[in-house]
Amino acid sequence: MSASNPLRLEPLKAACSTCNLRELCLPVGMSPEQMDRLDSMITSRRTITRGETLFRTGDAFQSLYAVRTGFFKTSVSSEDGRDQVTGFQMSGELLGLDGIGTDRHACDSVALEDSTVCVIPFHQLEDLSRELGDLQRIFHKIMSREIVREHGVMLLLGSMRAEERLAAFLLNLTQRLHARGYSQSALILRMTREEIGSYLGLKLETVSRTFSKFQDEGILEVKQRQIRVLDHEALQKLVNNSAC
Amino acid sequence: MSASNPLRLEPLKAACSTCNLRELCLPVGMSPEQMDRLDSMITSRRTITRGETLFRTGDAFQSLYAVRTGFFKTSVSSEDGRDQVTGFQMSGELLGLDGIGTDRHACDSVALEDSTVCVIPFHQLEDLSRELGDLQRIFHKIMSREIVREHGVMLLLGSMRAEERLAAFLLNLTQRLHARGYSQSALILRMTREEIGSYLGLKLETVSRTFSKFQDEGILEVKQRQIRVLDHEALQKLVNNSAC
DNA sequence: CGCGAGCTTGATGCCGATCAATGCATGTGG
DNA sequence: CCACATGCATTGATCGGCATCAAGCTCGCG
Repeated sequence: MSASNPLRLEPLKAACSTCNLRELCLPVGMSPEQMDRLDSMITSRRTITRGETLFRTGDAFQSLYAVRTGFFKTSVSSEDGRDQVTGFQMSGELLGLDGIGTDRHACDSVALEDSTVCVIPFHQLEDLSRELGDLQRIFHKIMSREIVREHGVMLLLGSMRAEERLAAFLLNLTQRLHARGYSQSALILRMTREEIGSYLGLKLETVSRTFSKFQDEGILEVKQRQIRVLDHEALQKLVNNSAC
Repeated sequence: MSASNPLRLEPLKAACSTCNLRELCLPVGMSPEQMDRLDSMITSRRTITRGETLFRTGDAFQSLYAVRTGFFKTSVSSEDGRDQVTGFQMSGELLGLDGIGTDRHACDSVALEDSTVCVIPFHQLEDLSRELGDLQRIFHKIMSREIVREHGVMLLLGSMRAEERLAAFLLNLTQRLHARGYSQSALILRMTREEIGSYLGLKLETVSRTFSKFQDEGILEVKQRQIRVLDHEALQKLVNNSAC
């Protein structure tokens, strides 16, 4: 509990200083004073119900969004209509970095469950990060890590086979959920087989078959979207030892 | 020619203000005074001969590098040794953004021909960009565009077929070369079929066959690494109209 | 001149796509 | 409350694109 004046508490307002995601999100490692400055910048939240978009390709870019609760996917589509899921975002992760380059969003962001985000006006973030070197550094690290994450996805899409892809995907999900206090072994998928397939460069039938295969082999227990990881090692081996 | 004191000219030193890449590289749109500040930060160049690495995965991250002359590839590799080319960089493009997140480089960067780069000490860049809002903005845009570029590669790897991938690759290359004053239709590949294949998620034989197919169809003229684009439209159609 | 790295081309096989049918869970209106 | 619709998932049968294996070819270079 912080010792700040209770009169200043505004329950519906974003507040990094009291947010329980502050170890994951933008303010990692900032001092209390610095966080106050952040708080004064992040003055609004937005609620997005399942299936709605946070932003779309072509929308004017104004703000970044930090996921507070819920779950999102981002996707890009080619002229002819096919689309590619480029990522899944959960609490504490940042959305909208794609818009900085051209002042227009370059992908769609859709809520996969009812969600709330903190709105981070980007020009204010830039202004503030000119003052606060720590904030600047954190922001740069977040962007860089996004680039590195995408390198990993490129490796996956370019050189792994279906089982390896799904194993890598599940390990990544469980690891991120675990960092948020959830079980390492049980998870509920927020996305359809088709969305998983799009992300992994596979068709939904292949995703489904691979889930079934993992279940037959005793690696997973699969009940629709409820997944239990029974053999973490086996998944790990699939990802690393992919020569076999 | 600038009117600055000739005594201060150091031919072997980097100088954004006189660099003929200044419309492509970091200093896009900066004022002369701002460029002077950049010049004083970018004090060294480095020469990398063909086949040598500029940096490797795990190297301590200190600097970004702007390609001045030459051609690079970046690649990541999985534990089991397979690797994935994540990009090809030509003059005016920035290398090293992957290192910011963890203070260690997260990919290898190899020169595909004898090359020179400007060394941009990253902490100095951060310091300077806290002073110069324009520099800050440009840097953020460059990182964001890299993220968006990788979205495009994910789309390519996740949903395109071999011909579409190669067409997209060639169009991207010719477009970037054209922006540098080269022909729209004639180009010399700096990379092997295997490196193209790695980037596109294909085997070198498939790349070779697809080149041959394009030649048979009158879309390209292929003589080893010398390529001439005969039917730009056809390539474009392959990328967009990929339903066919 | 002969060697080797890189490229081309052919023959074959396999992984995942495609097509198709069924199953299962949720929700809605009669 | 049940009947039915709807969206999503599973499973099977078949097909096709690309990988793989293998053999020659080209060109630059010592």
